[in-house]
Amino acid sequence: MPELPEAETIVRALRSRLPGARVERVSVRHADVLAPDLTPRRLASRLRGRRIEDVTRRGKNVVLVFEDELRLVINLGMTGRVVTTDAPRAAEMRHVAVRFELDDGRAILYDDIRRFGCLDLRDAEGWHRRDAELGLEPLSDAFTPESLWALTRGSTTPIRNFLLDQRRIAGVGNIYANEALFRAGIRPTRRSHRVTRREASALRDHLRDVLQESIDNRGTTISDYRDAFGESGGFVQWLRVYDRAGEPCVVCGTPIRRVVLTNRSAFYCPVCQR
DNA sequence: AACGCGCCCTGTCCGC
DNA sequence: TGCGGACAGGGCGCGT
Repeated sequence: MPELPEAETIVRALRSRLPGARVERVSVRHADVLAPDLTPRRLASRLRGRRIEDVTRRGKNVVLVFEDELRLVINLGMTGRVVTTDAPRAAEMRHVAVRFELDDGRAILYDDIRRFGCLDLRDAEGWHRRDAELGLEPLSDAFTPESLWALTRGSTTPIRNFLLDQRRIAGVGNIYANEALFRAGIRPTRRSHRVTRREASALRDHLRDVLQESIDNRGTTISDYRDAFGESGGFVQWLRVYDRAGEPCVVCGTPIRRVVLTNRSAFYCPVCQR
């Protein structure tokens, strides 16, 4: 569920409220959200007494940076939420998997209805390895028209699938992949290496635009996404194709189509996207 | 070895 | 009203 804009919205709120606080106690209610080699006991013992220094994002991951370069890396999966208990909406979290009690009386809740999310603990070296597995940050200077063109040329998979691969570009999920392809006039089923240089350049620009616009609207809530205050995002009203099968294209009026690519829906206008 | 598929899990919605 | 099936912002491990 949460893609880059949703993770970024959460990170911005946490960054202004968490640094300086210390973890006093960790309680794990659903151990299946922990990384395979991470036990509840080890998570608790390594975080107990540690101070939060910063909160950052990499791709769709929310990263709590502790003293001594220790990082709690949170992948939200489809329904993961990170909410602090001082938010009025915190009481609505009914699927809390992990609770981090802080020394200031607050707690951080990791809530996850479907429990597809994953919490991992990484030291400096372990984080370096994880970071290297992830692709370009689409909002960074390194994500240039040339860099996207170079990547698309080397792949035969449909461009929608290409955009979802976190090893190439980190942070794009199904909503923003479909929205950016609509804006760029490229059909989701097009093989990546058939995307022209000019189209790759437009796709790069539109991807950055749609991600930034969504961040400005605090992300997209279809049903489950909530920010760090437990509030919904406001970008859903600006979606042009995602989840709009049968509705008229905002440009030409043709009904939007839905197709399934590797078990996931893709949405497009058959006239505007070639 | 890049790519597609099935699966993890809970909740909601739709047709019968 | 109940029941079964399809579907949902993701990602891993497996086969080919």
